[in-house]
Amino acid sequence: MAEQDNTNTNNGTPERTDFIRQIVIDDNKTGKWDNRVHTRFPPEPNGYLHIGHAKSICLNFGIAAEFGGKCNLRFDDTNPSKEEQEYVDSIVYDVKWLGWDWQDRLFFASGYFEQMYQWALDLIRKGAAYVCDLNGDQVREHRGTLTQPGKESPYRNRSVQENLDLFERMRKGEFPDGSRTLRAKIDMAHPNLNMRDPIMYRIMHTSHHRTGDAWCIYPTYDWSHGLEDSIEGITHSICTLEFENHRPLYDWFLDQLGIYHPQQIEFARLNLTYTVMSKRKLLQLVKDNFVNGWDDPRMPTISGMRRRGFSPSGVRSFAKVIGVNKTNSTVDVALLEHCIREDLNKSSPRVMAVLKPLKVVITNYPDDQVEWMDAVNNPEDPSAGTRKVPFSKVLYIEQDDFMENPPSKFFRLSPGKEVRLRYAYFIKCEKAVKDAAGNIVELHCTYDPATRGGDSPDGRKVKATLHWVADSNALDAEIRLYSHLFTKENPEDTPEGEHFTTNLNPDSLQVLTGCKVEPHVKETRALDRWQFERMGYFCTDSDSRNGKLVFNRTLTLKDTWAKIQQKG
RNA sequence: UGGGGAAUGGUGUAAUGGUAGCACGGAUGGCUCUGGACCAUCUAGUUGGGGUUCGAGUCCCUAUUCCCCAGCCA
Repeated sequence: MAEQDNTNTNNGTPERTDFIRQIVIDDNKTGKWDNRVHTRFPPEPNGYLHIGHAKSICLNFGIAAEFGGKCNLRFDDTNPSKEEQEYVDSIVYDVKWLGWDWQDRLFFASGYFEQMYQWALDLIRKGAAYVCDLNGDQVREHRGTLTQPGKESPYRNRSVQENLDLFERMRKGEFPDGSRTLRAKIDMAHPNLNMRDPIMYRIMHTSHHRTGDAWCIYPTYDWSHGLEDSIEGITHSICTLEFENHRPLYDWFLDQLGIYHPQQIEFARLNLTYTVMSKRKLLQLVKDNFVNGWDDPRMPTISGMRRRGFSPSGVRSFAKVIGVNKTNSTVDVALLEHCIREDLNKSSPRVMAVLKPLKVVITNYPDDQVEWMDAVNNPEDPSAGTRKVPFSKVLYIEQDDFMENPPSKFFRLSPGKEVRLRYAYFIKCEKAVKDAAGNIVELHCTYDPATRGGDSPDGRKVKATLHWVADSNALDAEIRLYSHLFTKENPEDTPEGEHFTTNLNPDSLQVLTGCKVEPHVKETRALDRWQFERMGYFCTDSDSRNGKLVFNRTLTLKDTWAKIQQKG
């Protein structure tokens, strides 16, 4: 794996106990599972993983790690019409990137199709399942409503022999799609609609990304999921809240079969402010080109966060801090950003880059001289060492770091004022040079040679320290600035009849060109993470080429000055 | 109006009948060669109404609000 920081230290005892970990602790106390703890993460390969999946992944793999158990990666690939190998590959990559290891336990529901078929035969022989000739519309009509019981299918009481024969012929491919199903015989008047003779198999003459054309009947989620868990010896089958209504069915199938019976436990899925989380909506953002693919750095997908520059350990720390419960909630994206900043602050090498350059000429500095100044790579981590940064007569500072007529709280450069250039010299602004239109195009400054390295021997203080890049050896770069994809905390909050896409933030991507970066990053490769001092955390983009560097802004630093400005 | 769930500061989450705590956010101050980081202080909460108890966020009753379910999706 390319990531060096993807090992997690999530083993030993749990640091916090949510209600699920409490169940595991209690089970270990009573010996319910012979002190085994075995979970699984069971994605359907029909889309890319997102931050909500990361919560589930960290929960399942985290619990296994903390309790000395195991966690399987299992693809729930029971519907070939929606699933693709591309998604399988991306999911495998993403879970690994997050830092988790399933060892040799990579499984596919499709690997169990024959066993599931045999168990279906068992239920038919017991008189607990039957082949139904109703079509989709008819099944719906027979199901009844929330308040009214359903009607029994006219095919409900076929003989075992006839059912066996018909089911075998379903498998052989004698019937067209949708013409017949295998159904569990439970109770058409059950108050839980899931128990009204649910479908176990449907006919689909569709190639499967793993089993090809071996099957033309495919098991439904309700029928297959508990079987998959049972086969793998799962102890705690953790899923999201919407499956709570399905638990009676999960239990019913396993009880009817009399096989090993894991415990299903449901928790609330993650919602985040300023983004959407449903696979359907994310797919639409991609398909309708509102973003540039699944890994667009504005997407809440794991691949998007990776490209944006989020670290696996930062995402894991977020998963830990949000906790787990059964309450529907929406986490403030600021909490995610906090976790990422906290992690990046410790790990990111610092470097200087000027996003919006303003040319500065140091009038009293020798014309062709270049000095290499010592700079600290990471003040949070002495082992990161130091580097040399070139200083020359012509250099660049941030346009925002100069004001001709500054307000009192502006500490940076203005005419007649003195500031420090980080790791270099104190400079004083003598003159702002303007073009015909009155725009400031360059600054003439003088430096104090006695302040070399950044300190004044006479004890003179300066209010601000600016980052800068010398014209000599400077690298040109494109820098992409990102902000929230939506303008509203809740993108679903739309006027009557309008779509969530009307809340898309038109300024979520801003591309800057002609940015200047110090030569230290010349050899940078995609996914390298940096802190550009005073500007934020950045990540080298995969579009980056030698000679044409591209960086994504992961997050800004906390910006006190911006707050002061906002207050007016 | 059937069934299944859930309600603790602005947000997320603890407290397992015994001082309502932590984190984010916000505010204020300190420090600083990043207006970063760090440190300190402050801010603000048990959905409503009854009841049991020496004592209730927790137990009981009741009301209210929100979420999920009528795919041959998962």
